Amino acid sequence: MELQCLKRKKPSYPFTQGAVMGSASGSCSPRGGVFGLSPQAPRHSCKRRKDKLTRVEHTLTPYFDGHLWRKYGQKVIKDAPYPRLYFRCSYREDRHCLASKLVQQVTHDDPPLYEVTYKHEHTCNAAPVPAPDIEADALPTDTSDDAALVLRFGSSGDGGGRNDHGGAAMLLQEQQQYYRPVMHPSPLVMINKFDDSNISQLHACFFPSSHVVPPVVSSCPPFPIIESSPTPPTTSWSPSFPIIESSPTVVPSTYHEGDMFSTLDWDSFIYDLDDHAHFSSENGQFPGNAFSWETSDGNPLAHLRKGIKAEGLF
DNA sequence: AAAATTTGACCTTG
DNA sequence: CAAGGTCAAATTTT
Repeated sequence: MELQCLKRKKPSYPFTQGAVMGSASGSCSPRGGVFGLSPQAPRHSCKRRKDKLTRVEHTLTPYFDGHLWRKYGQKVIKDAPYPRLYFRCSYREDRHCLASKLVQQVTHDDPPLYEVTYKHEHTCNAAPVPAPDIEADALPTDTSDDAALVLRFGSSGDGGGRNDHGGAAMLLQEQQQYYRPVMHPSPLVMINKFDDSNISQLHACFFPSSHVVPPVVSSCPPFPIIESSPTPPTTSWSPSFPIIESSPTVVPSTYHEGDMFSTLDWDSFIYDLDDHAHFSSENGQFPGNAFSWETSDGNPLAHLRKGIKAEGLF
């Protein structure tokens, strides 16, 4: 941004709570759904109370706590290496919800640790969006220019069974704004297609493995969902990359902790992305023309062919 | 066009 | 007065 507001009206204080322009739609469900990647328990959770209405957590996933937030400010804090970000509930006006939170990065680890200070409980009755149990979701009915495909290799969350198509897009949105994914093999990948003029591109978001906490039980549709999707309308995105090989392996619809990888045979699941995917990564291109995923014990998970690089998003 | 974010100004607190 | 918190116009994104 080049131009700054040089002059502004003197606001009438005390503040009139709000006038934040445009709130989230009045729809009952939080739009899309913020990904709560591990809402069960923030890693390194360390709670302390400042007062009844405040609690502090330390987490790796400060933006995905199951609620929808609207950023309203950012401030450089004296002697702090990172700015403090101010958020309030997106339903502040709609539902007079006073919940707010402060997010401040506290370490520059990889991934970094954040301190999140919550103030007030949510009174918006917006159900917290469960963990990213975005199942493989090709959004076949999405007629917008954007479409997202989430390939869900593992499972996570509370098994709420949501199938919120907005969620995938939301995820990317959140991702783009907040995440600096590290390039670890991870059981979750999201491929998003968008139109950049006439050029279609695919973006993939790779989640730090540490962000994907093996869940309890979660349901997953058989993979690949692309194949089971009804014929997409021509106006929407159909995967432009053909599945040139796909294992007919029966994939269980329910995974249990500990077996979610071993039950899948991703080695035979190959996409041909040759002419369609342009990924970039701060780490550079993956060696060779293939990108494969492995579980921590070396078993193949997924195999994406041909010059795919992971999109680190920044 | 509408929604969301950015960012300096302005306010409160100590 | 300094530091932190919030506002809201401008800007960006969808």
